[in-house]
Amino acid sequence: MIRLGKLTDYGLVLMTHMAQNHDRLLHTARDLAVEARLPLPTVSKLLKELLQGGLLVSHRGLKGGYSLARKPREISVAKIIAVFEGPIALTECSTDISGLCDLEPCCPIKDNQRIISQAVRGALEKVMLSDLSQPLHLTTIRNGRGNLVPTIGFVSGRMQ
Amino acid sequence: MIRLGKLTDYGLVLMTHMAQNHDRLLHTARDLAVEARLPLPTVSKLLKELLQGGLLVSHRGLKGGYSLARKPREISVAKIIAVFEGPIALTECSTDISGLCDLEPCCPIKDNQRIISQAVRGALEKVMLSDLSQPLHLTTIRNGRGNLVPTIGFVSGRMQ
DNA sequence: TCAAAGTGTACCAAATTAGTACTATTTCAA
DNA sequence: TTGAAATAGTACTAATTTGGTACACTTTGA
Repeated sequence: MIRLGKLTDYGLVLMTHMAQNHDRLLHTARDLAVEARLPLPTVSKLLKELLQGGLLVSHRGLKGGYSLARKPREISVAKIIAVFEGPIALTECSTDISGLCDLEPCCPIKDNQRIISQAVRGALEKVMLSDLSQPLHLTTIRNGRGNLVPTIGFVSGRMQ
Repeated sequence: MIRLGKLTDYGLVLMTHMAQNHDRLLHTARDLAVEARLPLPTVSKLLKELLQGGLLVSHRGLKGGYSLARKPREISVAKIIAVFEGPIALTECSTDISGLCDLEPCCPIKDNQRIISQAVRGALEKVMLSDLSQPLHLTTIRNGRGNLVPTIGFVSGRMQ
């Protein structure tokens, strides 16, 4: 399994929840913790990171809380994941930071690792928060206009 | 960073190396260790797993060794990764094994997690070992016929 | 029959991650 | 003006996962 941290998953849950209830102006950490059935300290920590990542805006003090910085359809899953996991790449080789891999000077597949990572990144940048917030019980693919369309059965390997 | 284990990365290196030299009939663990600059016990372990995954065939005894079970263009990166990481999914929720997540009974985004994982899986199934074995120094995208074509500059988010 | 190769199991150490506790700061409203 | 409710920041601990190694066994060809 390509690993996504538990916390990242929780983050997606929180963001989805806020997108589903974005009529509510502010969400407190306490409310979100209850609604998402997660421990408050954890939720608090997650919201903080999402704030620092620019995906949320906060209002401090009494009657404070968090809200989405942009519309759900303008926030990609890739962005949310990047907040918790850093730039999307499958190995250190594929980031722009060098010197992390012993094999680097003569690594035979460095350039190709970038291609792989780019493929994954591209896929995740196409799925928006708005796609997650309206539960789809059918498999979906994205059509030529960039919209998700429900599909019966199994989605093919090729996304277009 | 979406995490791919070091061992998986090494596995990709080994497979790539074998693809690049598939004129040689057999590769011993010892030779591969030297050529890939990795410790022998590790290489041994990796080859064993690739064998069990059906990606290699082995010949035991003196003059033994490993070779690719199929042609490089018939082995996807997704398959190689799956050997080491299990079925490609970003969270446990997106696999077919249930009961792994506390939120499961009422998880608000379970179905959508599957969509995300499917997008990633689709992207990785499109990159074949043969694409990795011929070093490409330009960014590439896959064209309508399913071949990788070199591209100057940055590949767009959309792969087709 | 011996040496060189793969096969299988088990284990340890290191790194990462998840989770919690505690304190400081901000803001509204009584 | 003061207290309560909320966010913001830091630091620590425990648990899990991962990487790596060791060792005994099996197979096979010269």
